[in-house]
Amino acid sequence: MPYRRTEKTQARLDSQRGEILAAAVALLAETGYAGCSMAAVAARAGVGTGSVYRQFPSKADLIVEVFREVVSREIASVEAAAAQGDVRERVVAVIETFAGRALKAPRLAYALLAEPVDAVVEAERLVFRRAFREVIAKAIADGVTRGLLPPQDAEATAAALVGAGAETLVGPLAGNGGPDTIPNLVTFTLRALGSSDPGRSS
Amino acid sequence: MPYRRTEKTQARLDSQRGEILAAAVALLAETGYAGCSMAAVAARAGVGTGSVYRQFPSKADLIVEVFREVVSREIASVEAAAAQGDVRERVVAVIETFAGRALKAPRLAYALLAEPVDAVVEAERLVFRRAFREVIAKAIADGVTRGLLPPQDAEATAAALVGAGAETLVGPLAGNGGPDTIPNLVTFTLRALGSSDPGRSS
DNA sequence: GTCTATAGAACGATAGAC
DNA sequence: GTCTATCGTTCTATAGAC
Repeated sequence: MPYRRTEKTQARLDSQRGEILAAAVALLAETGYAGCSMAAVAARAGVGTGSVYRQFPSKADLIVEVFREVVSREIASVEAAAAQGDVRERVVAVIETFAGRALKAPRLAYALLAEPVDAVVEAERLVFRRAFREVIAKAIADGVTRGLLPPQDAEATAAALVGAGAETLVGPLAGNGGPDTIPNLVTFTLRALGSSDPGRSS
Repeated sequence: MPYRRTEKTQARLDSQRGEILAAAVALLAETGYAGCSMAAVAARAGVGTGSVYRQFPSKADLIVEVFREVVSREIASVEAAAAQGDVRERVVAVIETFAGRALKAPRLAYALLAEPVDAVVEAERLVFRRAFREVIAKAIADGVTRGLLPPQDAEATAAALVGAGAETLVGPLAGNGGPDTIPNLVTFTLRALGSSDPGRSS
């Protein structure tokens, strides 16, 4: 009788895959890509390196999946933040969520935004930024339609805001994130949108 | 009598170094890092690969020097653009110069801003962006002092503007740089500065 | 009994220390 | 320039599912 993978076995494999991913995510958040050696991931997940390779054909595949996993969390947070309120509130919520999370988990944010990675992961980075851009562009387009913002190319403004956020945060992530980092970014954003009242952080 | 490098020999070596650098710069502008193999650079410069290695200990050293060479040109252009006029004019000139040059030499701009490179060159990229930031921050600080701009952290705003510019341009560099790319960016910038009149591109 | 999944050693490449 | 440590990856022996 030929061997047939049973449902139970399949479930165990699936859960093992999840554990490996979780271990890799944790390592990424703690030590960046440097700490994500296959051996370290395997050890953290409590499996052998061979088992990691059963689930992921190569390290690049594993890392790309880890990246997607973490990014989808970030996108989800930001989308939730953008769900309600007027244009200003939505955009401010997006910025504060994005930046707040980054400053709370600087090592992870650095890995997502700026740490040198190979070209495959770099491509995922573009997807990441594009997703953020879309969330912001939607809010802006909405604001323009309702006459709350001056006419503008929503995609272009959104792209610029994503770049501004990333650039602003990379410095602080390396060390000193002054307490004004986020308020500064929010003020900048509101002005850039052409929102009539830039608002104050106090 | 020991061998002594004559002045003439030294001069020839220096000029050869310049030719190799020029060849590498040209290749970088045409084909990015991919085209910058040591062999291709040597061929373009009309020397043997051995001569390239005589001048540069490793490919990384060569590339870093090429990067610095190109970047210093960009910085110089931008500094020249920022030399005169009021705050608005200066900042607009910086953005238009930066973006205009990028759109005219997209392959090179992509290599400078976004193409995946190894960590050593990535470090140079930070230097590059920091230099841009300083030029802009100076103009902003000046504007704030003169009361032409609302109070703000000039460094933070400048960082955000550099990020906005880079992000805005990376998309177009990959393909379609619409004719509105630069005006959009200028409008965005002026609004973000809090300049009372955002200005129009028409 | 047959075949699979697993752990971990072994291998070649490469980067960093000295 | 040499050497060592470490990395990603492959291989193999074993335990266990079928």
